[in-house]
Amino acid sequence: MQADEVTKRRGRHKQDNASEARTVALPVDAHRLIPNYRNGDRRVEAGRDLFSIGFDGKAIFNLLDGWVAIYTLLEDGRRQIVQFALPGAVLGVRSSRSAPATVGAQALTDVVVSVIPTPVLTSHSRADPDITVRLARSLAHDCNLAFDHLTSIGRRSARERVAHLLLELFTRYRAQWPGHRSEEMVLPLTQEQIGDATGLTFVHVNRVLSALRKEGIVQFHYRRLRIIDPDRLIEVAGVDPEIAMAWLERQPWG
Amino acid sequence: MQADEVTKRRGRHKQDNASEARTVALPVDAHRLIPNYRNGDRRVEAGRDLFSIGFDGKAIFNLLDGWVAIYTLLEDGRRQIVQFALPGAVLGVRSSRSAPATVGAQALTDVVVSVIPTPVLTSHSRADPDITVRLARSLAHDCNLAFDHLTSIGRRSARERVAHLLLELFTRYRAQWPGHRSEEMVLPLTQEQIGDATGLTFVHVNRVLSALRKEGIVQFHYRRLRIIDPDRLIEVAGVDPEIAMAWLERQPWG
DNA sequence: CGCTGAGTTGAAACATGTCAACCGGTGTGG
DNA sequence: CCACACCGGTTGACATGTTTCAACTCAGCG
Repeated sequence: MQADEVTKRRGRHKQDNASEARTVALPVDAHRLIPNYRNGDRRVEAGRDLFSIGFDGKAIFNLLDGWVAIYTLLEDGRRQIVQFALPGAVLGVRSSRSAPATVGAQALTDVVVSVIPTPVLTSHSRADPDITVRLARSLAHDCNLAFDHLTSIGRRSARERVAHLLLELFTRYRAQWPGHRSEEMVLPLTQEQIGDATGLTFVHVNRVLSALRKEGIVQFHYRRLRIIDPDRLIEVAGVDPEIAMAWLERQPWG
Repeated sequence: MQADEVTKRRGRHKQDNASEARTVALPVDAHRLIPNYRNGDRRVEAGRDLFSIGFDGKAIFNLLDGWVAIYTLLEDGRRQIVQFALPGAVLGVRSSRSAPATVGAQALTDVVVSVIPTPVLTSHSRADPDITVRLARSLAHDCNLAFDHLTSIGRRSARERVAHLLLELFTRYRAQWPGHRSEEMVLPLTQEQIGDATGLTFVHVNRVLSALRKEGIVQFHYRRLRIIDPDRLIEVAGVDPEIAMAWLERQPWG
């Protein structure tokens, strides 16, 4: 099984750096919010935070390569992943200049990010108003994704939730790397992170995944996701097949 | 008590039109995204949709007065309220021009809304780039609210969830109508709608509310919410008291 | 005057969480 | 080079929170 190959090659329990994925990715520049601004480019290694809860620096983050999880924490340590960001996403936008971030952003793979100080953003948008429009579009997209997740967590069963999440991540991945037409991908998540995103415990996520595997719908082992039966996955996820198809067309915003 | 007056006057189980709230509201113009554009002003009566799922008209909606619920539906009728919008909110913004709305917007009270056709929006923003900035800010705010709800639904118990929702709505209400310094307000929701927002059944919402009432924390009866013990509510909601205070300072964005 | 919509309550069913033991692989320190 | 700890995953038995189903209240309305 290929999962084990990968595992052996680069260490099963170290964070993958997803260089494999990167080789087929669109060039980093394609995802820039501000076309020629490269001064803020920064590399963040897997597992580190791009920014943490409470961050109040005057900058936003434009993800150029890699996967990032946006999360919140409760005092007692409960954690919720509210969004998975892909290249092109704009992170750390706060609604008021002064308010500190209520979410953190953790790199799931090694990541390339453009850090854009607020003054740079405002000066560039004066010259190119399209920047703000793109920013708004990206925010609208994030909102819609968040609304999707809300319905999922609020109204779907555990089984539906994880099916829905896998389907979403798979289609977003495909939209990003259109070359990849196979039903297999590197999904740099642990079962615990899937639980944090779906509002479940990792134990229960495990049971659901085992069931889906036994039923021949999907396999997910050690960061490798394989869609065996896309139609049944769509059905279990409870998505209108037409909408599921539309997902494959979506703009690669975040 | 005013609730009963209102109740008697206009029928207890008919949708309130919240004219009472409106009398102390800031003038409608204060909430306009485009300062002097009044052509799109429209009135929508309680219970009707401003727009429904699948709406693909080329316009966005700027809520000027009243309460609106943004919701999604699953095929089998399960419903999730993903957001409550207050005056100032900008609704129906889609990330791609062509994509139909995946959410609907239902008026919870009689509502005044400015319908802004996309061409109007774009032409005005060319003249006044601030419009797009305000739009982006509003979207960022909606995102943050959605993230809050996500953590609530994903990681909190039923009790915490409804406490959190009541607290949120109360603080947002206060931010809107700063005159109202009492711990009482008209909250134009049924227990079923609270359930749809928190991912619970109305039966369970009822039990939770009864418990909170018996413990002398809040009362919620027939659209009148009364915070008896704010501190314990904050505690039950599991919000950092400092953050709860900060909420009272927040911009009145939606 | 019966109907409807919102709310209330109880008993039983069920989905998910909790706790605990265990596996296999990897990296680390002796 | 081995022993060990650690991390992610797997499984079972049991506990519990929430849902489901059902019956019943109350007020207003046609």
